[in-house]
Amino acid sequence: MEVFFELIGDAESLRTVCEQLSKEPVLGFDTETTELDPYLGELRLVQFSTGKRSVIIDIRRFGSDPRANRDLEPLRELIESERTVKVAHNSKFDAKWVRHHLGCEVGGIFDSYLASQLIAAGESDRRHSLADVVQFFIGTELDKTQQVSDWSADELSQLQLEYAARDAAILVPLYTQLKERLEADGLTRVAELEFNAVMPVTDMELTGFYLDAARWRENIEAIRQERDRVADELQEMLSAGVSQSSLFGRPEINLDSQAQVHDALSNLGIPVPESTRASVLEPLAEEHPPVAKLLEYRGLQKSLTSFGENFLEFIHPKTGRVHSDFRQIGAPTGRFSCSNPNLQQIPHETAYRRCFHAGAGKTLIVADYSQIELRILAEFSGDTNFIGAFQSGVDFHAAAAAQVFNVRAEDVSPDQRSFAKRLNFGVVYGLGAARFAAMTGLSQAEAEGTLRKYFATYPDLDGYLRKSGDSALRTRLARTASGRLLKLRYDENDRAAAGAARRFATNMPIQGTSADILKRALRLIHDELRGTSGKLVNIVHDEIVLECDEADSTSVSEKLKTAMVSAAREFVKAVPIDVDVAISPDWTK
DNA sequence: GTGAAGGGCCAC
DNA sequence: AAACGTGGCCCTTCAC
Repeated sequence: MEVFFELIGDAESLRTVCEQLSKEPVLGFDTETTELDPYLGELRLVQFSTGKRSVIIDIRRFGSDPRANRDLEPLRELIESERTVKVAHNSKFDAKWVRHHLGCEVGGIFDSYLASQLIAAGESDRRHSLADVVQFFIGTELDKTQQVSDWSADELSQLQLEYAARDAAILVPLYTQLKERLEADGLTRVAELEFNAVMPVTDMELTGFYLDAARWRENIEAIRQERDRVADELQEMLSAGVSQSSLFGRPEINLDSQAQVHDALSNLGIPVPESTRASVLEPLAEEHPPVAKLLEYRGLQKSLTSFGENFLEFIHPKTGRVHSDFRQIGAPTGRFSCSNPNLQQIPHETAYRRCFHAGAGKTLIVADYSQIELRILAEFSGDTNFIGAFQSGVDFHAAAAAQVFNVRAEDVSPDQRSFAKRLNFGVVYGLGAARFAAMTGLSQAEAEGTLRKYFATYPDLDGYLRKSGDSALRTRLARTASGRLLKLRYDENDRAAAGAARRFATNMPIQGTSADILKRALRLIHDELRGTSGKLVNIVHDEIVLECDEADSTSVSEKLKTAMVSAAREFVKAVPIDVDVAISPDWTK
């Protein structure tokens, strides 16, 4: 296919072409860069295409500091304009470069990567690279060989420029196809929600989260010493079951090998089940000291390997901060996932969390939704008693315990509250009696009885969960409040698979609506933070962390709370929403 | 040496 | 007969 393009490298033609392009309703939008990291590389090209006409802007021709170059103002206006839809594939990438190197936001985002993920609706075998999406929705091959070519050469080759133009041009027909499919599948609202969340996520990744390396190292050192001591004691205990085979002390067992540890424990006469995971070992720990020691070792070792020295490698040499990768549709439910490093799995202990703190003169605002998934479940079920437990305004689990066990709120025993709490969390996931018995120590019959009592207290909750599961299995579809879609695939002859599919499909609308709410909140707070010192630094499913000037902490925290409550209100009408906000020097509460 | 699978465990 | 949902990262093991 022959590709036509205009190469723009001077102020006058840039002004002219931007004025013409700004009249277009839809433009393909792409960038070429010399690196993958916007803090390390150069934004070389910005491309637009109407599908017929493609324009390549060579940013290098506008000097080494494009942020400061007034000649690029028409370009910034075009990029920021909400009137012209910008179709980009994984727009977060382009938005980061534009944000950092041109100093503007991208307005009117339509992201073909996110759109393709929404349409795939959880079908995991679908791929979402631009080439894959083009192949699937248009049916043509896209040559990506130039993607990794050298974009730092002063004279770009004809091949490179054609590639750059073609990548932008293909996005327009792709947009037509994707838009049609989004509408046909009832995904317009959720698509809007996703596209509006791209800029907040872009800014959050660029800002990064400050991690105090010195504090982190102190923590590691203390744990390492503890780990070495415990490992030694454990080796000693395990070798008691083995005949002395060497003059040089006991044979070493690899404590990280399940197989070796399993054998060693068996040799000591400890009846270890096939699995050696913590939940099956815990009941044995009291009677058998080596098992207790193993669990202690595992905890320390996990800390050291997942949250040890390696974590510090993620501190960026230029910014001194950690810039994780947030995948906006990381799970089929619509939840984010996070990697390199995963800031959504930092242990709760203060020792870790206090290493993430605000810079000098700054403070963190840490806000999270209280019981958001249970409130969503209450909303969906419409169950009067369940909603009533939230409306009572007191401790929810205690209120539920009072209802389930039919006692006055002030007479709820700690045990009753604990049962209610575990049931409340469990029902969201489709908890069964066997599992409930295992985690509480109740007999199977007692567990069944308690579950029955629970659902008798909340008959409409019971009804909702059954109906929701039935309908999902029948239609093989589930949706969240924003319309996010999940296609279920399972073998109906496989009972276990069908059971898992039911639990997944019942949980998805709840977990997914929580994700919808968070994404809506991200957009609202992003808009509210313009012109303030506030910046997003982290999100963890139902939690948002901001950093701002100490002087602004009160006003920013109020903005955050308002945004989060408003976002939830768009989806949850009948149940009160509660957001806990803390102003804190570090990521503790 | 590299990569996938499986076990294990951190978060919500 | 019966496994409570979603992720990422680490390690060992095993195949290539």
